[in-house]
Amino acid sequence: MSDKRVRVRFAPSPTGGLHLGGVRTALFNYLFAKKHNGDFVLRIEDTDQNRYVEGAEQYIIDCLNWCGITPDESPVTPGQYAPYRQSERKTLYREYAERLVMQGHAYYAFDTAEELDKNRKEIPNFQYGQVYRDGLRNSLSLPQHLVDQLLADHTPHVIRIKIPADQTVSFTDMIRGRVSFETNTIDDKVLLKADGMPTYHLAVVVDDYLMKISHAFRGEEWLPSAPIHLLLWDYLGWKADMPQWAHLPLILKPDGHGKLSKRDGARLGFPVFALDWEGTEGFSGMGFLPEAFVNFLATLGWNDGSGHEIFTLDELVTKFSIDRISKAGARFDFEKAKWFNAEWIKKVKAERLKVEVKKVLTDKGIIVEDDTYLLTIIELIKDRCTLLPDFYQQSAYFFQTPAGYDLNAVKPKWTNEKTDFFKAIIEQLKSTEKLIAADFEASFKALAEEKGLKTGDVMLPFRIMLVGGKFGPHVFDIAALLGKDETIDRVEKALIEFTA
RNA sequence: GGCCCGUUCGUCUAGGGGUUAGGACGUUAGAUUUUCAUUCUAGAAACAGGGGUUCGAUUCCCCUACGGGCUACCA
Repeated sequence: MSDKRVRVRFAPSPTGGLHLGGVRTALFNYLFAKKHNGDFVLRIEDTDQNRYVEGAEQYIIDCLNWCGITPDESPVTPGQYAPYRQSERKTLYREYAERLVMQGHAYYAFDTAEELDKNRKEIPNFQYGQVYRDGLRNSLSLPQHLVDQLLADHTPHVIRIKIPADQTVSFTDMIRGRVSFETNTIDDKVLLKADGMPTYHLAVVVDDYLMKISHAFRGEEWLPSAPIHLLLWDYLGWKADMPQWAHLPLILKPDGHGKLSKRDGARLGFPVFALDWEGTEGFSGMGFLPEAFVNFLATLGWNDGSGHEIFTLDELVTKFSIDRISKAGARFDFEKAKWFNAEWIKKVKAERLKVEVKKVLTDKGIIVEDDTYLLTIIELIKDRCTLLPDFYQQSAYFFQTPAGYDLNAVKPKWTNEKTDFFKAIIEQLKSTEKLIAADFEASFKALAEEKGLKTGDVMLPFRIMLVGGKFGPHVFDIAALLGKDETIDRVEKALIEFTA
């Protein structure tokens, strides 16, 4: 590793929602940059106008912000290497492509899409490369005057790289070690499209150079095109400045085979996007904490070797290291993702959860007026919540009387003695000034004994009176929080139902 | 088909020439909780196969198998 400043980029194309794999690539970029006091750049690779999706760029930025991995430089917060959208850099790529043509490393090609399709169909293993290029319509095969004429007539054309024969291109990947390719198996990829836009291959090299990128992280699907990029770095004369490459293992589908795709979420019933995207619920919408989401993503293909799995973003930054990234693809496991969220809900303070929980309750029509009351409730129930919406189910009864009662759990075993007991409880409560959990528990038990009832026989009914079902924290804590009047009220109401 | 990458419990992974192959999720059983969850304890569960190298290979090398990726004027 040289001593030049660490600069990394996350370079997504705005073609839709940002899925797990993309966010993880961004995260690893961020972690590496921050660990080495470097810069994290967001560059939008919108060179394909056909696939451009309105709003996708803003969505990507929102996702990164939600995750807490905000770029230092981006289209909306440009640094000195602006612009950060490749579409806005369009004019600059042509110059480099022409330069390659002049040097004999690239050439003009006039073949139409139809002609190429025909070849691909008729010739087995057809490649636009050294074997066939002489028989096709390009500046290598056509006489110079004809090429000049075609160019002068503005005949649609592309610029292709001229892959050399009989060479071995190899490099050292930070994750995979030495990787080699034979140039004879590589085809002459298009560098500049007929519309003047560069393809990924040209744009990524030019921009990484111009933006002084020192380390390039990208998914493993890019490995096969790495030799093209290596050749380009060389031909453009920038070899000494080439970033170090790191091809990240892919995130695979939880079932079956293949890499995780955007459609898998809908099919398998779990989110693949960080934030909601066009009606598809994301991790955020499903009730994940960004801390948990990021933590989970970090462990998909990386671990710190200690056996610990719960890390804050800052901890990830200090612990991150490329040599602990695994080579094999990681299957996405939604159960594990949920476990991370549950751990994070337990770990953070109630205060941290306040805004999110309030929103969950508000969405369900519960207006929270007293923040202190809410905080106490959150503290009391957070250990039993996995996703944010669980807070509704676990706390609704604190704000409204139970919508219904689990009558099956009480009615079959109901007796007149129990009715008497609860009537006595009401009276006892009425005569106390304030409901204190410990005091009330003691007197509740004493009264049960006095009436010849087993505490257990009245505890469950009491819980169901207050909560509606067999769940929730210590019942006397609930009563104390509800307060004397509300408790009395609920017991009275429930009694009617239980004895009906 | 061609090229490239990969392969330790169901899943994420640790380990690495001699280990009872460790942890986590999930799962099973039990304890605690007079509810549920949490928590705790215990259990089942893996080195793809074949050749080398070696005193010894899960670990190093080769082959095979399997998995994955790429093979567009998409990224």
